[in-house]
Amino acid sequence: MKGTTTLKDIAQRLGLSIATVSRALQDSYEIGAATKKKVVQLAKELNYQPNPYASSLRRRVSKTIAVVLPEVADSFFSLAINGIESVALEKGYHVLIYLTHESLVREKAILSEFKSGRVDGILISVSEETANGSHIREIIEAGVPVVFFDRVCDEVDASQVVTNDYECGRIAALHLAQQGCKRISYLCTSPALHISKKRMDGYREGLREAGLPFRETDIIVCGSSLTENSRLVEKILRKKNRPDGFIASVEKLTTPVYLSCPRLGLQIPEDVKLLSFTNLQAALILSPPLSTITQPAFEMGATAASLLFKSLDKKKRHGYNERVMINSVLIPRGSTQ
Amino acid sequence: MKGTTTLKDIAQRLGLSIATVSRALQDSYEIGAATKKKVVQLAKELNYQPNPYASSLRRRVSKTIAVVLPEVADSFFSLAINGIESVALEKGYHVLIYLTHESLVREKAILSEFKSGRVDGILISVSEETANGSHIREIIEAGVPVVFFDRVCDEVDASQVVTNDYECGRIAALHLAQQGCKRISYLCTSPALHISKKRMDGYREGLREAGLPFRETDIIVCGSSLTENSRLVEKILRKKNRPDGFIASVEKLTTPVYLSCPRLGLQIPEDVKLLSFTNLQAALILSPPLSTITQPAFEMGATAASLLFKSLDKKKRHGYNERVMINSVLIPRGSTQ
DNA sequence: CTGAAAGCGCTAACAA
DNA sequence: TTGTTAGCGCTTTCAG
Repeated sequence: MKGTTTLKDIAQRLGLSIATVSRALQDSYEIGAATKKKVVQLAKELNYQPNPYASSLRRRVSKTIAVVLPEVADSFFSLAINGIESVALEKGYHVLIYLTHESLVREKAILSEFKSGRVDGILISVSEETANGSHIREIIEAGVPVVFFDRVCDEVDASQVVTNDYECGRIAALHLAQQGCKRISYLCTSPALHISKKRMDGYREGLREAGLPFRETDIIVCGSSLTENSRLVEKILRKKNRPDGFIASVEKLTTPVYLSCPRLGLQIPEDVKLLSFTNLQAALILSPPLSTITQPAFEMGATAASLLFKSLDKKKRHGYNERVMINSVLIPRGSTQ
Repeated sequence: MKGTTTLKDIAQRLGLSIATVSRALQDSYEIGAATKKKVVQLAKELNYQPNPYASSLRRRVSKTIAVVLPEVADSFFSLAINGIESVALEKGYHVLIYLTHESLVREKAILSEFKSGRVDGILISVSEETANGSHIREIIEAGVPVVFFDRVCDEVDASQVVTNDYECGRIAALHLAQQGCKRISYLCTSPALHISKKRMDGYREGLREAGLPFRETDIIVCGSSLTENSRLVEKILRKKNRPDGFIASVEKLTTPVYLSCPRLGLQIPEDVKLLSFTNLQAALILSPPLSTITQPAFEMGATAASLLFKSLDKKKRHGYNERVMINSVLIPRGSTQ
């Protein structure tokens, strides 16, 4: 942004007005073919790049979207980013990325900035602390379309892309029951989270259908550190009425189970079975290979972005929105026999 | 960006000039405490958010940086993004993310856009196709500071943050040799890549020090699909002079080895040892647990960002740059006995 | 087909 | 301490 060439430079060099140059570069129909060619050529020669901020200011659009995520910790969000980026690129949009680190305060701070017109739309997966969506509604009311993906805020009227969390919770429980589990424990990090609740509800329903009792104490709320979580899992496995099956509702809760079992002389899947929500390729090479519920992470990201662009195109903003569900799949492997 | 309040609105409501309001909000020393208070309060009330693009246009800075990555595929880049974001946030900068998908054409297209002033600085990890850095040099000459991280382009004079790839390649070979390997194969995806070459050079040196011969045929260039790579590894393991040790210079090349060995009745680490460059937590729970060379991904991202902000602060742009190396660590586990 | 002119919202000289 | 004015680079009426 130093010796940058501007429209003015081109205009002067060619003895044209700035307006003409601008129009020529936009391939406006009302410009002579001859001048158009001249302009385009000189622009290329001088390596002209329009100043995006001047243009945004004038046009009142930024050609930029924001992606607001809790973290880029697990494989789900990594893949989702790829999906989002691929469609943004295609549409000629730029992608700003923000991490909330699961903090509502941060999420609010980030979103409040968007009333300024920095972005034309927002993709968000809410933090675990986000219970009410007033800060999100505010943004929508300010005219910036929002699309939720994965972690939604149901009370807010906006487009969303989710996966069948309830159904997967149910399937998970049923699958384990079918494999002979009598006591299935559910590992999660933040039970308040919408998707976590869905999965848990599904899990309860699955237990019911399988004729197994639900016990409050089988819901294990884990923390963030690996050692902490391992200790927790070991404690449970030492009980006399220990579970014989685990559902890890979050990728990172897989590790503590694989770590704890051998320490206590327990075998997977003979003594303890495990089924995890994860997209890790490494599931294949764990031993035994990990049974997973794999989310369509890339597709969810891409679909969310498409939905956002749809509402940007149509300027339908207020009112029109879509709710899409893309199914996850259960892939049974050795960890559930 | 509809009913957005502007400086003008505040000025009118308060009977002040726009300039005064602007200065008051910037806490300028030349504004009376009384008016300052009035202005700030009304701004808060009206939920005023300055238009960033107007401000960028005028000030000629965007408070935005670009992060250009090959992909968000492996754990390294995920962690690096977290590192970058954390320091950008602290400095009040916004982060645009771009993926090259290992394509030089894309990388060029992305970078050429940055001559327009969209970003104040760039963090980049180059694509595997990037051999010469002319497109990057162009950007730097246009006055936009660039910091390389991990995958650098040595011929370009810019700040960079790398890890000790050469040394790690060497250590890797020595470690395997020490554990008894006689024939160590090196798995990589793109041998042209700078860091890949460094690691490979280190590997050769390691072999030499260990008194093992280097064989061109022990360098295995893999592709991107898992099945393809597994077939490749199996083919090698079927040879009569098969390797008894592998170095996976890329995270995703771990899987084919873990997959192929049991298929051929080979045991890790008894028959085949494996050491991988990876940051995956799952290394802990593979069986046997995977020996790794773990890169300081978060720190590298954070350091690169710090370096960038340093050159932004000091406007030292041209000329002043720093080269930082942060060491990776070898963590021996079961896969190398 | 082309040009003149206004203005997007903000900042920063220069006045007062 | 505050206001006036010019202008960042671009788009877009409105004239010609």
